[in-house]
Amino acid sequence: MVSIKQAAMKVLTKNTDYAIRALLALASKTGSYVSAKSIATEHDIPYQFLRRLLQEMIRHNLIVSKEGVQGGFMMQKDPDEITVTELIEIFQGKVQVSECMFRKQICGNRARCVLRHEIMRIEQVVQSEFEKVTIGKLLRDLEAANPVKLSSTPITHN
Amino acid sequence: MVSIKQAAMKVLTKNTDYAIRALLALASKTGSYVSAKSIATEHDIPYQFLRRLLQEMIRHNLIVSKEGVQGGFMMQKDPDEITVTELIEIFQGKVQVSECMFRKQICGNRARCVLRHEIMRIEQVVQSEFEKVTIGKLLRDLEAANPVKLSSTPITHN
DNA sequence: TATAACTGATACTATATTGGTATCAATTAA
DNA sequence: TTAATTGATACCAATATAGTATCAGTTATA
Repeated sequence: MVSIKQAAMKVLTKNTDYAIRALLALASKTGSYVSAKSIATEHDIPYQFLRRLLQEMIRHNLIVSKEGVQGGFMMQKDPDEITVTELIEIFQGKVQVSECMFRKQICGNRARCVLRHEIMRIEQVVQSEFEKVTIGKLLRDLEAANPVKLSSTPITHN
Repeated sequence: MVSIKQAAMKVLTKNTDYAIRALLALASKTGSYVSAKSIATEHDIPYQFLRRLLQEMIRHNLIVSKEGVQGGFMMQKDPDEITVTELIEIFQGKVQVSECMFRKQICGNRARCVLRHEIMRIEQVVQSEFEKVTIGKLLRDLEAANPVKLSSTPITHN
């Protein structure tokens, strides 16, 4: 009797998780270039992995970069305009409920279509909730919880 | 410039999708045994795949089976008591936002913890929305949309 | 002007998940 | 007796996820 249950349905992958953390790091230092290396070290993100995420965010005009010594990355888009929904879409693709949904073709199963209706409604709820969460908001929450600075010292919680 | 974007963040995997369809098939014929073969054929679900899903649902006491000729599967649990949330949990694991969430250990990154707070709130919203959708509700929606019967004839939509 | 600190680009790898198939034993109605 | 059926499980292929490695180009500065 082997269960087919999986570990967990993940909402945020490492991609998105790391990207959010990197953006928070940049948003807390607007106006200056921050290197990938320092972000990786301070936030415990695998260096080369992080670099790919940063490149992707440049392509989406969330941040800009400067090459060479003293180079690095800097916020471009207003943190209050960067939603978690946007980041999920960049790194995990558009939220989609079942494969059927975006295929405008014959569907041999009407049961799925009833499901689809319910599920598109829920999808809207999920998206609108994630829309409310911006990098700017997270940064303010973060600073409120820890008034001094964006520290690199590990803390215990839970 | 190769994008790292994935195709889509899927909310329902095939497992859950097929399971819902199979349950609708059984719920529309309460009191009689329906074979895996007929469900597979009528609802275009891969036979062996479906059988695994049915076994799993037996383990969770959603349905019962009878072996041998004229055997098959039958609803056990009240369709109005079977929520999509329950099926997601059975086939995709508990909805979870980031790995950090259920690990009660030192977390070196407080940014993620601020995120966590927001995201647990959203998780609650998502779960409660999916709780509202039961097999019973879907079946009634299905019958309302198609008053005659749960047909096996493919229809075109969208 | 040489060099070290950087980004740009991209190829590669390992593991897990997802979706699906195959096989064989046991049961049971006809 | 046998064909239709479930129970149990092993196996496979494709894709996604997470992470590493490498090399070329840029630039501040010693």
